[in-house]
Amino acid sequence: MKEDISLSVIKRLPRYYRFLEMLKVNGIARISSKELAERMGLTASQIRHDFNCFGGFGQQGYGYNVEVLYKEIGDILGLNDGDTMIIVGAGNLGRALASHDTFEKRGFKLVGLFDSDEKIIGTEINGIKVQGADNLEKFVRSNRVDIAILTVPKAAVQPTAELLAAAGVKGLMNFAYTELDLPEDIAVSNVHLSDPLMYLSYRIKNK
Amino acid sequence: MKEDISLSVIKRLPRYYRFLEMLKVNGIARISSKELAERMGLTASQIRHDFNCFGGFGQQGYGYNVEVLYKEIGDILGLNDGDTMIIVGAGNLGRALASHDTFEKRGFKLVGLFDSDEKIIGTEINGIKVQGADNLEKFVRSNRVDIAILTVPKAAVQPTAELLAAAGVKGLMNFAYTELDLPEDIAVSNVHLSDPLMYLSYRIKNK
DNA sequence: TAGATTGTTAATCGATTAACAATC
DNA sequence: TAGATTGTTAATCGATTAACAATC
Repeated sequence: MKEDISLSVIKRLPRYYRFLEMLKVNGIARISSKELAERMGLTASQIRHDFNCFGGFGQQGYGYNVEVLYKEIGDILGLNDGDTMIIVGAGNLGRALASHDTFEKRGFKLVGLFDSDEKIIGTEINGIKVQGADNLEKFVRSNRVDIAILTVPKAAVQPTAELLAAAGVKGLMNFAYTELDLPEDIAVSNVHLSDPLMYLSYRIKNK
Repeated sequence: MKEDISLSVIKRLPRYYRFLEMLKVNGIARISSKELAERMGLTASQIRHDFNCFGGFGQQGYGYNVEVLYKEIGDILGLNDGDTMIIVGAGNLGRALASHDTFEKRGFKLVGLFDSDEKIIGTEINGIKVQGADNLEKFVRSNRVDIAILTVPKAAVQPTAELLAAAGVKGLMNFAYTELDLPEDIAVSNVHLSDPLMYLSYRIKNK
């Protein structure tokens, strides 16, 4: 595998993965870069270029085997590593995400739910009991949690993130409208749900 | 305003907007491109370049007035147009989004909630009653709904989107793992919640 | 073998950065 | 006026696309 895969390529991988899954479900065994390009609205050239960042998965004159390619991209993304995940903040959004079954389908295993509200602690969502925030650090350490989804109030985000980072979490998915300041070996994805809405607003105004 | 603002520039606008809001809240009245760049992790050059796509909001020797710039970017994004919004699909995620108060803060007014489940219809979330899916088309037409958030099951997405488009909705925020095929004057934002998780997984694997 | 389609290099295009004159 | 910082053009960098030889 080449060093220094560009961010643009990496960001396209999940979308490739979804399309290949769809093809697989529809029983399509092989596909050429040309046809995949048409379906995805990309160029065949870009697709071949992208895949070749990770090595040649295709075969001249034939195209790509859907099953193989799907598996390969999953491996590249690390979806077969059995990453464990917790959700910190069991409010409306946290609870909705806990019931979101796509995460598990993609190989992320939800192992814990945390909140600091006494009324929520002890309730069960999707078979998992909500624990108090005071258990958080110990739980993360002893269970070697890989990823934490942060759905806590804005003010709690930075301290919670620091605690999680110190306890050994490797990646954070942050839903609050703050950008985190953390050691750079912690991977962070900020999900700002208003952003796509603002983008729509712009498009509506300027069409 | 220039024609053809590039997508890269537009996609940065919501983030500028959030940072300016933060500065405003913190009582900062003016800022130079240099300082904003440091805070945001961009280059000063890019910031000035971006803002100048829409006209000069700054003043030589002084910088940018935070309040003015904030207002301007809000206007560019169309956040002051009073866009109305409905949520179609009042499951876990739909209900969580209905209670998400940032949307309203950004100028999006939630006016309706819809579902097809008899058990959910009639319940109230955030002061809004869930209506049956059979009211959807009529409601959209008579209330001139601008934006619809789609949190319906995968199989229902495409037909629902078509119905909404025909009824005059201008923008769709789609949370299902399908990409929509619609007339191109309808703006669409696909929100794939697993994508940031897959990205984290990649980063964790390849750090 | 002939046809198809990849892998890969080179050409193009667009986005970011640097530089500096304009000007507050 | 002097200093600071924008607005804007030109230079650079990176990403996408085109082209074609390699090969299944």
